[in-house]
Amino acid sequence: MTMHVRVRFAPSPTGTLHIGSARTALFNWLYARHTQGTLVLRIEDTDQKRSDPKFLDDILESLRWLGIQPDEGPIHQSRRLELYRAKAEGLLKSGRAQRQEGAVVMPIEPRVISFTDVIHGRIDTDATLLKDIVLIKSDGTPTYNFACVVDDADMRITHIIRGDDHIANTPKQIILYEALGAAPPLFAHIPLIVDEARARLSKRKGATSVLEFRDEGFLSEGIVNFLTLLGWSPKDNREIIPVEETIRLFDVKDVKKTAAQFNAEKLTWVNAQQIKRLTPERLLALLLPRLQAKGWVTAQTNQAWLLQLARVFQGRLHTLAEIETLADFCFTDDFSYQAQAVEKHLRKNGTVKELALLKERLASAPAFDAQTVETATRGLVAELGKPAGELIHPARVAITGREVSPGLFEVMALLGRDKTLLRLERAIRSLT
RNA sequence: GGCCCCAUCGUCUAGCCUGGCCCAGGACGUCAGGUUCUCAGCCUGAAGACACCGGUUCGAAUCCGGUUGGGGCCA
Repeated sequence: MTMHVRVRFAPSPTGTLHIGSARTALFNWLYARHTQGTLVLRIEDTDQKRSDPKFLDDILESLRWLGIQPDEGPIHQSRRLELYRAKAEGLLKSGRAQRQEGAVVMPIEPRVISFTDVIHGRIDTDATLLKDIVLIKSDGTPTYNFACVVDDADMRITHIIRGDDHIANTPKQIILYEALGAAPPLFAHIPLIVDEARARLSKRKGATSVLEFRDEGFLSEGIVNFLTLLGWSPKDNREIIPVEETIRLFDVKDVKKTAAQFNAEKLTWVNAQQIKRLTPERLLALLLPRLQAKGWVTAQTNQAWLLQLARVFQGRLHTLAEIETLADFCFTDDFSYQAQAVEKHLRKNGTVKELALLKERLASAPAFDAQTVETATRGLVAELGKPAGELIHPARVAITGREVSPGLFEVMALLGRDKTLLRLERAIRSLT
């Protein structure tokens, strides 16, 4: 008979959900799922001045988007003030605590406080170095440490998985557990994520909040996979891991002790890998809001065609947002031609004539799938006796306006015969 | 400043507990080559680390001590 694991994630709604906090939430969730335990979401909003409902919304939405579903909660500390006062009152009555200038304070006896951290091992603290513990402030609100311990005891939390910036709080909290007559849970202090300068991850460089990453086109799978690899590893050199597999393998005790640096390039790579693993249907569903926002897609847009588009771009996207800059020519004829591309590939002797020949071939091609179009084009290339690129590159510029695009034949097939011929014609006319 | 935590390629990590299989493996990034119509992708290869000093041991990335460096909490 093993103990039923109960863990909690306890954010303060004083800011958006930070990527570092998201990782703490993720590790709690992974451990809960791994052990078939329970994840409690607790909102630490006793500081009414700094708490804001809009941040609570952000946190809830971030967790939902990441797929981190709490089993219980959210439970708001601000609605439990009576409980903290009652517990403090009890400590006052038993003589463990005393009133000082309106606050309730608990003195600390000189001794050594020890606990065994799941990740760090045994940590001893000389309690004479600690100051008396304030339980209830003079304004009647509980301190962080007191509310936290009262709740963790009340909610029967068995494992506290949190950032290792809380190590210093732990001895005080252990004293509080004892005073409250509760057994302390197990503590697992996970290292913080730091930024490129090895400092605490800050807002300065790029995105730090979960929803910002979402808006920049990262998949929740990408963020989760990347965060999973920060401080934990499956030990078999795998990098791209489905979350179900992580749940199967994850154990907090395997989390590394060292702070991990956030690395945007690796995140981008992981994200691209996750995009490649999406079904085209799912990729399209994720792309759709962006395409709609651009005004490129309406309810009338052909679904099969959109699916084809998703397939064409799937292997090239690092983020969903890239579709906005890569695919404009697929949705509108009103795209701009890159001057440099025109100069390099279209303004050459013979180009007009060759494009005209290509147009004829494509007009009479028996079908317009990528295969057929390629056969027709290469047939012409062979007759002209030139390197394939000398026809393909000008055609690409004529059709997409740019030097870089997905494979030309895929693009032609995607656009269809009419548009392809029209754009070739347009280029020919502008050159003569 | 006091106390605490940490220390493997530029970065994420495997190995460390249970010393020899490690002149240290993988991944991102970088560089070179290959593949394709461009780019991306994919494939191959290269450079690249056990912070330092001492101890224990036949033998240390692995154990112990110190130093240095980074981070955290409190002030």
